[in-house]
Amino acid sequence: MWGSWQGFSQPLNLTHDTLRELLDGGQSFRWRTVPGDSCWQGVFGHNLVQVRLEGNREVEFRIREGYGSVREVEAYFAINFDWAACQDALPWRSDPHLENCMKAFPGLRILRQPFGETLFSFICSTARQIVQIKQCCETVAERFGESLGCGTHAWPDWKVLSEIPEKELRACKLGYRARYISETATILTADSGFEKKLLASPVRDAKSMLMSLPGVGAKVADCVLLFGAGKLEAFPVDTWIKKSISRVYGLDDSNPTGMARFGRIHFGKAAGLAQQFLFAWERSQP
DNA sequence: AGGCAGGTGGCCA
DNA sequence: TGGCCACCTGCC
Repeated sequence: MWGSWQGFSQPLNLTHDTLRELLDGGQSFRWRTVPGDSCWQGVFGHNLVQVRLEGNREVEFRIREGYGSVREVEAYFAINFDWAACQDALPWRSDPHLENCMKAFPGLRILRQPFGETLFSFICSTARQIVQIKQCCETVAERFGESLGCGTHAWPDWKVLSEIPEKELRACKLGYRARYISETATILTADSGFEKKLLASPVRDAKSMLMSLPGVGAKVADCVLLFGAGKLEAFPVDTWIKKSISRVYGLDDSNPTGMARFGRIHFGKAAGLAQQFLFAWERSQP
């Protein structure tokens, strides 16, 4: 049984394009459209949630009874954060391309996803496309995660994953990433304070902590910091951002480190939000 | 039918 | 540091 549809305590007004980009644009890999219902259904933590857009463009959600809470859903959508001020602080006044991107996806924000599953999904993301990343997240959850009803499953935590033979993970379409997942699971299960320590650390230190894990390089670390740890200054440089930055700002696309430095300086403390706008625009180009 | 994909780690100059 | 290549596997 589903709870009733409701709006957020701070209304979230988005276009269909922005909502799609928010839920299915590469921040999270666990949302899908529900065939007859014209809404999105997603899983995070032990929440099973549906989201839809009303005529006035206000986002509404409902929670599967027994599987989630309003508090967690609002935390996930980062409702209690001043996104308007954050957007306004970006250098769009002096950067016409950024301004275009922001106009194309008005209201786009950064989800605040649970740390563990964010790390997991971005370790799975290397050298793959979104469809495949979604598939392996789905498969691992189906096989090892708790059932939440409607055929959905929660992400199994690191402890559960640490006990699964690498071979079985490989069978979940993980490929060579299975070893990374296995080893990371062992490390994080042994170090129960990792997440707490990371959240309390400045970005630079938090990034080093992440990069000490197998399968986590600069790009994956930045994604985890941005989408799963609330560090908005993290600036992931992937192939899309490389394209964008080299074409628009004239930087050498063979130097991702330089691009990350540029991003941090040019876009400021919410560089990660700017990144998301550029990313969304770039991907929407034919 | 094969190359390639939202990278990383390891090795070499 | 900077450049190259193997690594799995499924999709276009």
